[in-house]
Amino acid sequence: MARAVQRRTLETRARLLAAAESVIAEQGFAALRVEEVVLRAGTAKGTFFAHFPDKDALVAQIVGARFALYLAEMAEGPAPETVADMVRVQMPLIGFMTSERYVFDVFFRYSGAAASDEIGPIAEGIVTYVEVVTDWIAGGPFRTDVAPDVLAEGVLAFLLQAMAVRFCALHASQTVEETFAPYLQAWLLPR
Amino acid sequence: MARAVQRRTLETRARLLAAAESVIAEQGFAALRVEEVVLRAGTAKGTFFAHFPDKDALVAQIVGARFALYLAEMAEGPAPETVADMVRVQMPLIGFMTSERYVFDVFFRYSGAAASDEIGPIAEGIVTYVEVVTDWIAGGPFRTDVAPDVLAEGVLAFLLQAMAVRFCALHASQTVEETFAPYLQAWLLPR
DNA sequence: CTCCAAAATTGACCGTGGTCATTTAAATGC
DNA sequence: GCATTTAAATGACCACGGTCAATTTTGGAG
Repeated sequence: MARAVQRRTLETRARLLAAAESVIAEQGFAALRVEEVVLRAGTAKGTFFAHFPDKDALVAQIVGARFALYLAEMAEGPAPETVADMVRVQMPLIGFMTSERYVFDVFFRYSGAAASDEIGPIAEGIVTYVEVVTDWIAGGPFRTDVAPDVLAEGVLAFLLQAMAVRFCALHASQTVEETFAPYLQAWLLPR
Repeated sequence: MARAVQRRTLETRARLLAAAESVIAEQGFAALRVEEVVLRAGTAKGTFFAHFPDKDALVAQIVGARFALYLAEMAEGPAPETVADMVRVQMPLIGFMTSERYVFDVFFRYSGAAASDEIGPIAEGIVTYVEVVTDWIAGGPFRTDVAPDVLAEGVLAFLLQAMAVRFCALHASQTVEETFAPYLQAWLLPR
């Protein structure tokens, strides 16, 4: 039968995560190198890949954890009653998602996870995001001809769209919220 | 003063593109290797990077060319009058975009280009896509409380969303069009 | 035709993510 | 305690995208 996970395993994993966090804090996600992580963690490179299937899995772990924090914030606060409010309460999350192109790409890759059996920290976060927004919409003064969860997935689509514009438009004068809000207005409160 | 481009340059570039096309035809985009391309083209690796800034630029060239073909098809045909039609006329394009995860990612990366100064074959295609859809919407029986070009960018957002679901949902029973159509209905013809 | 400067090409080399046979450490049975 | 077996760790190695100083080719200028 399978033996219990050793304490050593958990310690090594924690060291790798802490090392990665420290690199990210100093240099950002884009500059993260597996070599640097194992150096700081004091392990061999092979050990890294015994704990994470690939580099992306480590990043997903860290990004997913932060994602969950922003989502908890959003879920705990009062449900937004207007489109402007809905954008406002998402600003911390948007700020994080757009802090680096690399971080945004991580989200983008899982953006279809809301309606899937995909697993992993980011996919879970996406599912939670849709649930949170669904609750907002269901309880708010928004259109009722479309199911709240469908509307919520649409909100996600527009969020990603607005952030994509930010990264594609080099000299963009528009901020993410300036792009996001009109879409939400048209999506949630059609005349 | 700058000399004219040599014929040799154009020939080499054409050989590289042809070599890449043949690899893709045989093994798909994901399996494309620069080594294999230069081998088939009969050039050195360095030559490849003298012609394309990186591997992605080559892929963008090829993907962009096919993208343009589908867009021309869409632009030439009659404008769709219903949501179902609008989905139907986009099916060839959707088929190509979802033929490989790798291809989809290429589009995704430029999906914000519609409102940007980004250049390159894919970005141009995205801009054209939005223009084509804008014309459809402006001339069709769709909502008028939102500007056609804003609606068109929303259509793009939903298209990407629907395709993302396809790639994230492993056992998805829903096809892209089944996901796409309800969004378009709610977006273009709110009750 | 000869020579020269710009353009094109070359391939050895590098950085980085990822693999795997081997070695070391820990848990289990006696 | 000792032997055995399973988990964990190791680091040399590979694949592949990308770089660059050196070399070859090309198209004029004289």
